[in-house]
Amino acid sequence: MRHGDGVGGMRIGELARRTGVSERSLRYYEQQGLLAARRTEGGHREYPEAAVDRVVHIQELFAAGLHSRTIYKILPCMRDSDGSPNEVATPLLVEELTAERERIDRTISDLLRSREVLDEVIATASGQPPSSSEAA
Amino acid sequence: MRHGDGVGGMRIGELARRTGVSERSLRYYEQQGLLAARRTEGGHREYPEAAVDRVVHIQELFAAGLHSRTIYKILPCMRDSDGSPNEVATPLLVEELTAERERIDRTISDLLRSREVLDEVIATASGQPPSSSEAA
DNA sequence: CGGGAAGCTAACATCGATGTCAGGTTCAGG
DNA sequence: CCTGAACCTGACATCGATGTTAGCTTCCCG
Repeated sequence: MRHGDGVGGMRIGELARRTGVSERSLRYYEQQGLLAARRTEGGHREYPEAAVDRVVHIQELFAAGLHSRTIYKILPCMRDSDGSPNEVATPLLVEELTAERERIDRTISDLLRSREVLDEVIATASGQPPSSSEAA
Repeated sequence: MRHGDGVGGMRIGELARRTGVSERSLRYYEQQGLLAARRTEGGHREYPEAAVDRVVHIQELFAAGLHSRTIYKILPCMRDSDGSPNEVATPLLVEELTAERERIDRTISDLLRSREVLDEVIATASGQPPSSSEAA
């Protein structure tokens, strides 16, 4: 049995495996204040079950193109981060998030257009005699 | 009058201004083989009118997240690059482009999801707590 | 208790387009 | 001819999350 408690929890390897995020990144998240971890007497990180969801959440925000600093500000305002509803964001933060949302909108628009361009390139590249001929 | 010819063309400053791309980037494009330029006797770059469209095209492809190396392979296969329809892509290139297209699709999906997440965060942050406390 | 797996910290590398600076050359109007 | 604007090359910096390595410590099963 573990020395401290039976619910001590996950170590970093398991969290990495279960989230698909590298140990390196998990340590980085902690360094940026995004992910807390208790420590074993020996200094090994111990995560609660909720850490899995939290990491997933962090990943989503990273995928949105947010900077870790921004994520840092957001996290305390999220619902299920630790179970506690936590604080309500300052109007300033809300404004910043709205700006981020608009940035994402713009990025999506750009990508949609990019996809069209790429489709055209593919069509042209595939050989495009206006007289019907299907490409494989 | 210019020494060589009257249609000598744009210098880099004008191209930069007209495309909104920095001179630095234009030189980089040339270095990557994406954008050709004739040279003045003194070594200054001279661009034809078509360069404007070409740069715009390059920008679109960069916006799609393609690497300069990939763009390099694509460009000869584009329609209006120089007026000449040019070559038809190898099947290998078409395959690569299709993969890129799928990558863009994935990115778009991710961003759509990210936007939802962000919207939820914004909603929560703006004040969603069942215990009433109105936010502006 | 022994040893191999798993963790730890710290530091450096990466990728890629673009910014920026320095020091020199060219261009073109007056 | 002179001069200031425009251009040239080359080199180094940036941003930020992540990879990688090195050297050491801790954990835990047998």
